[in-house]
Amino acid sequence: MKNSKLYKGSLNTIILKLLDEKGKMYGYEITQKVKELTRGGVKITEGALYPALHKLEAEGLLEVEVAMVDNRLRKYYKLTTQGEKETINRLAELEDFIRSMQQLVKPKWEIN
Amino acid sequence: MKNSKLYKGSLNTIILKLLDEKGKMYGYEITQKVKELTRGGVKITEGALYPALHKLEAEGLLEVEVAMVDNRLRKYYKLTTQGEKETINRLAELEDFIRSMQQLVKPKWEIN
DNA sequence: TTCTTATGCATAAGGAAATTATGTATATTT
DNA sequence: AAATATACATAATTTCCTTATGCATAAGAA
Repeated sequence: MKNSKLYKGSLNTIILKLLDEKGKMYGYEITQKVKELTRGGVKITEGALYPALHKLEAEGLLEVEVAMVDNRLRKYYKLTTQGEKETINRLAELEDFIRSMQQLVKPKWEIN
Repeated sequence: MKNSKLYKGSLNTIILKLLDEKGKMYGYEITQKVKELTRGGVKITEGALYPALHKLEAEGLLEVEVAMVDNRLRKYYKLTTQGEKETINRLAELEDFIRSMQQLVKPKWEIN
């Protein structure tokens, strides 16, 4: 991820969330989708993404399907059954985290 | 920070934000305030907090004032002029980050 | 009265997760 | 022809956190 310094720790959950919605995606597609959704605010680096995908696969949360498109390699990832369950938990955790962060940055004069 | 795995990278900004509001705070007070604001969701560990405070001080963003209260040491930190400026920037960055995260976790069926 | 918890600071060792820097290769745009 | 986009991958490094430990006083519980 570029130009951010923040972010850390939630990449895995974001990957799971996107796969849960799209069904299957390949690495490069994920980087583009994140860039699009955040209007360029979040840029996932390959150095972060690919190891993360491999780790999630090793944990049994993702499964991979290789394809050739336009003479270029693509590795489509999708959630396993276990991955679907984990996505629910991790997403809830991330949402809690976001709520906490909002509480912390909220100006004090704001009405609760 | 305990029970979280997320969070990383925003501790400094949170410290700056709290000091900007409170004027001055000491370390232990910051941990309690964060716990309170997030209803226990975010627990800052001393191992993260004190080095962060020292680093912000070394960077010239904080200045310290030592006090003895009830025969116990307290180190009150407050923003320097430079610290106040930096707080504005870092807070804006953190708010952008939070907005980005919200975009990413937002369910697709939600109306934009 | 002793043990635990709370208050208050600090640092060292270790690990997780990112960034940065490379590397390979094809396709497309300038 | 060169640069950019597409598509994967990994090694070295850095950043930032957790865990563990240490010291010290005060207050509350057993």
